[in-house]
Amino acid sequence: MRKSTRSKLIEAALEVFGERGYHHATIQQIVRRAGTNVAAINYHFGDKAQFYGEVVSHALNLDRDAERIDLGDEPPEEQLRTFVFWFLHHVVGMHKPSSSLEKIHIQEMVNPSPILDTLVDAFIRPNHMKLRAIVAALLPEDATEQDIRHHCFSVIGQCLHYKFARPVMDRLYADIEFTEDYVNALAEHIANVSLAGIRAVPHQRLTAARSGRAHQS
Amino acid sequence: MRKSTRSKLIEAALEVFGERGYHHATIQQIVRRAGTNVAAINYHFGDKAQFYGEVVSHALNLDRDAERIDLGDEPPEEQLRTFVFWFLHHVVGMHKPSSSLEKIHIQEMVNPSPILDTLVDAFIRPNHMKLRAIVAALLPEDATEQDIRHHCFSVIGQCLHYKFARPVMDRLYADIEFTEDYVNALAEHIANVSLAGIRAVPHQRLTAARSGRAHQS
DNA sequence: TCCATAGTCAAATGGGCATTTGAAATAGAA
DNA sequence: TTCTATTTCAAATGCCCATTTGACTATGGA
Repeated sequence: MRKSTRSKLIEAALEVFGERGYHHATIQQIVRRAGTNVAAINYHFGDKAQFYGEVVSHALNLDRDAERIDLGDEPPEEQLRTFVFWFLHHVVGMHKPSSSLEKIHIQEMVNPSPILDTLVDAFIRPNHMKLRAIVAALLPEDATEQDIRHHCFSVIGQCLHYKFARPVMDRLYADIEFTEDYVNALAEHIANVSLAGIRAVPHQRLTAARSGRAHQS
Repeated sequence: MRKSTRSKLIEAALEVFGERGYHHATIQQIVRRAGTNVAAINYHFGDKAQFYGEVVSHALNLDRDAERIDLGDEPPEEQLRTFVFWFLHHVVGMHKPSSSLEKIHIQEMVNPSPILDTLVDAFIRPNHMKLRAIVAALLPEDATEQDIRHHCFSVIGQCLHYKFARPVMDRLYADIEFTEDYVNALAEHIANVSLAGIRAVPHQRLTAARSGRAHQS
């Protein structure tokens, strides 16, 4: 059976929304790529907003069926490395199919729509919790809630930077190329920094009597 | 003397462009805030794009006159802490006046316009080079160009994450509040992680015979 | 006072876009 | 085949916005 117009639209939209974000993606672009016309959106989905909702749901289902990270029963240190490799490749990597959701994720962070709630619940929070468990296992027993969060955010922040700051990086250094090998090296670096940061926590306790540093205004 | 229409427009635009970004800011919003009407943009600046250019130039000049980080002759470790405090406060902080440029900087990273070139040259690169010098001073003599860059990006990435990921963080943890004290604690954390990462470099040398980890597709 | 220039304004113009319409094509059941 | 419900389409509609227009006002020098 031929692909239904409906699913052709969803597939085309997944790409276009991923590339341009909800606001900058036009219905024209989507239907052109799907080989149909603008009225199809209204007929099948109502309006652009509902359409976007269905596209994201579809992407989430795709993702559910697709590969998940398997952290196995390695020691937590190795698990952290695995997680960073996995996440970084999804964020800056060149997987054609599986990265559409990741692209929409990025777009939503920058320019949130009501869909972000769904996305956090179905996609971001589960991954965050996985990372959280790893970090918690690496930190001392008495680490605070905040310590755990902050180390998680340090890991994710370092990874996402290579997505968000690309335009700036390209201007700062003309010679960066995100080959497979380079992304691997980046992941290695990020994992090393993160692990070093986590291991340093007990030591910071000893020197923690640091006097509060006022922001110099 | 009364403020000229021209400068009222620029000030209003600084805020609106900072809040909404170039594309989502409308001329209506700007002229309403400035207390004039749409034709003023054409009269004084030509069109929206040129107007935006002038607004950014103006912000850059403001910044040039304003406070600069003074890193003094502290040891590089302290300089890094100072830099992180300064940068993080500018990015997530609540300075009313000085953060407009920072906001535009963020907007441009996410949605680059031709102005980004100017912004990189006049604002981003100088700050990046300052950080780079600090990082280079902390790393071993024989650190590679890539090592230096990556550690810089780790620092900046961790800071910017608290800007970019705010919508997601608020959904993951309802109780985060970016008070002055909390931002200070964050800066402390980021500086600690970054320093630990940098100090770990010589040690990584010894264990560097790590077999390349293939990305599990 | 008169004139010229600079500056301001409300309203018109026009392009891009989402959405709607109503007619045409298609498919499925009788 | 014929009738009906579903799906597709080209064209129209209407909104939002940047940009332009042409008239009006203020200023400052003769």
